[in-house]
Amino acid sequence: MAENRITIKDLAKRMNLSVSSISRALNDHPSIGEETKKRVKKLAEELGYFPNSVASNFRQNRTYSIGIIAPRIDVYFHSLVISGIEEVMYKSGYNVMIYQSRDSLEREKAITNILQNNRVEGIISCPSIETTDCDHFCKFKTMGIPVVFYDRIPNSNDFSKITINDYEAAFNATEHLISMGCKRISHIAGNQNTGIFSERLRGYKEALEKHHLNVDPDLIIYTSNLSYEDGVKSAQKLLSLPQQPDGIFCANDYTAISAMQVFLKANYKIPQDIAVVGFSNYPISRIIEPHLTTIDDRAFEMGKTAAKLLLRQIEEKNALISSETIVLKSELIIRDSTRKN
Amino acid sequence: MAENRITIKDLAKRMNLSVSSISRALNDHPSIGEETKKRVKKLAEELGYFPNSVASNFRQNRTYSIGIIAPRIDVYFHSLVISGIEEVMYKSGYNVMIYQSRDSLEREKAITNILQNNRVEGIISCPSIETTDCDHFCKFKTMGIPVVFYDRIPNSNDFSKITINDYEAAFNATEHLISMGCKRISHIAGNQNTGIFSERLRGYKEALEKHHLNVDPDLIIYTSNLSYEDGVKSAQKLLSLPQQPDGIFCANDYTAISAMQVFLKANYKIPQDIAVVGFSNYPISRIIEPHLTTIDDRAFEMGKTAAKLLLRQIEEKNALISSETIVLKSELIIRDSTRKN
DNA sequence: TTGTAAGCGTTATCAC
DNA sequence: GTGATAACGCTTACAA
Repeated sequence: MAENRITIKDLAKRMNLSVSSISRALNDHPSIGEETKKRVKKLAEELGYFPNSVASNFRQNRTYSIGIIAPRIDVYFHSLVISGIEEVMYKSGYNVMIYQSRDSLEREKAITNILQNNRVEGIISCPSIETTDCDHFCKFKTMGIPVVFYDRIPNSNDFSKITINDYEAAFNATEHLISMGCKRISHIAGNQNTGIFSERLRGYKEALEKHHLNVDPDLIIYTSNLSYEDGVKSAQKLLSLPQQPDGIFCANDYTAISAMQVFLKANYKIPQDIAVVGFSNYPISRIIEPHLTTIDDRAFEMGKTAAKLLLRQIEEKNALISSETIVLKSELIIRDSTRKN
Repeated sequence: MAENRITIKDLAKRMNLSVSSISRALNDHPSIGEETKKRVKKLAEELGYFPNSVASNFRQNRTYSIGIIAPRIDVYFHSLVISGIEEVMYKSGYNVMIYQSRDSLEREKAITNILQNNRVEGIISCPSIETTDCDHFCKFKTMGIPVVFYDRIPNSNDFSKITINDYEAAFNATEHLISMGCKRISHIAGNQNTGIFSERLRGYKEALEKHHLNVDPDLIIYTSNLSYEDGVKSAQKLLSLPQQPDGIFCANDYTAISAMQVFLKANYKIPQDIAVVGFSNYPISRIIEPHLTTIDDRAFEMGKTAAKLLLRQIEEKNALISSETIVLKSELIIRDSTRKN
């Protein structure tokens, strides 16, 4: 165990300088002569000195660390958001500590305590499905530690939030189906306790209303997870109706794809007999046949935006942290699953 | 800014006790009376005290943090590995700091320095595509900081590694195609500078040899990325051969899927005319039609195993760190793309 | 331009 | 059982 723990003290002794001079030399403090700086750095190099960020940060009462709490890392959407966060934080010299709540409120609470004890300077989180109030995040607010929520954002106005224009996206997607000639449009909906999914339902409904189309409750299928299997079941329900829809707007891509497959197997033509729109623009949507029309949810951008907002709030710490909401504009990506020409 | 920075000093003053007693009480040190402990904890609670892990860790010369360096987070395989690592580390009370090399050697080197300065206690990494030697990881070895590599593992014997049995998996996959009656089997290969991909090619070749089938260089298509587009191009090349293959073993799922689509469009029947095997068991493989036979690469397990190995090495720090290689057994998952009955 | 010394919050050592 | 004190490695007034 070649313990290689050279400290500035060691450098100081070797050079007959004080530790403060060494510290200043290494940090390019203006009051140190160029000559001395060079010599100090050279010796540091030779002895294999490397700074102890932990000690330095501790002294300065900083950590240059932020925490992410996501339900899971291995969901493509979250992995993209995290990637965006890492990208921005890396360039700004911050460390990113990562935690999965696995959709457990209890675990989420425990993680907030860990982050508090570890003195992270900010937090980016998509709350767990079980999270109804954000009391366990309030401590950060009162300590001046900024928190930014994304995706599943709480109702509270106390925190900053990044989201996309779910309502508008759903509205546009539904209008797109209408413009393709669809008259009986179904919606496969997500958990209505989650804001983004109720917004998508609302957008769907209001687009129908705007175009004087009947909002038929039989055509709205509620699912809990929006899993692939949920999509299969939903499509089967639609197939068993006395009159089938001629268009489906799905709250995510997985259900859209499984619905497409169910209808294809039942010898429906897509998009001629039934047009399908998904949500998220997962990679699979441009691989599956027919290619799926969907909405790009700007996940990577969301991560970058969240990170930049958080950094700004960390830097402005002396000012009172004001909560801010940023809405990213999603994009309808039209592909063969709705292209009727 | 309601600064809520209660320290054990504050508790000590309030209770007319020494800081050491407070520290001991909070840490359930045996030499403190139950009564005192209770009173200290109660006051701590009341004043909203929470421990400063940074200070505590600093004092103890520990960080309870490990670093991950992955090429990217938003590749499903890596996100699964990271998820597995987080799962194990969380349960063991370690923080996970995450970094993306984005396949840049320069960035990877910079990250190793950051991790060194931040005194992580261990590192798990999948080296960048540009990484040919691991010199920049040697400093950890000499400092007694364990490093575990996964997926793209270096040749060096100085580090611990987790991998799957790529050779065997490829061998079995190819034999599976042979057992289904395939005689002209193609391989869509990955970058041969990467060990896992050259192993997959080797497994393919040796399976053919074992069964006295000709290894036809025309049937081996080398790609750089194994991207979806690479798969399309590779399949087109195969289509243009005077004699087409009747089976393809692909080094990943994306190329397998695009190859399937190319052959389907050319009116080949899968698996009757041509059987296809992928590699990785990405979720899309059981969604795409026909469902893709593939090899599960145990990504989540790989993360958990890497984390457990790392923890063991951290805990054993006083002993000399011995490098260890763990090979996980992959699993051939047979689906309709090869099921000829 | 350089040095002295205090201190960040905690724990470990020794003493009582 | 409890207390005093030093120390972890570094930064930063303040002094010189």
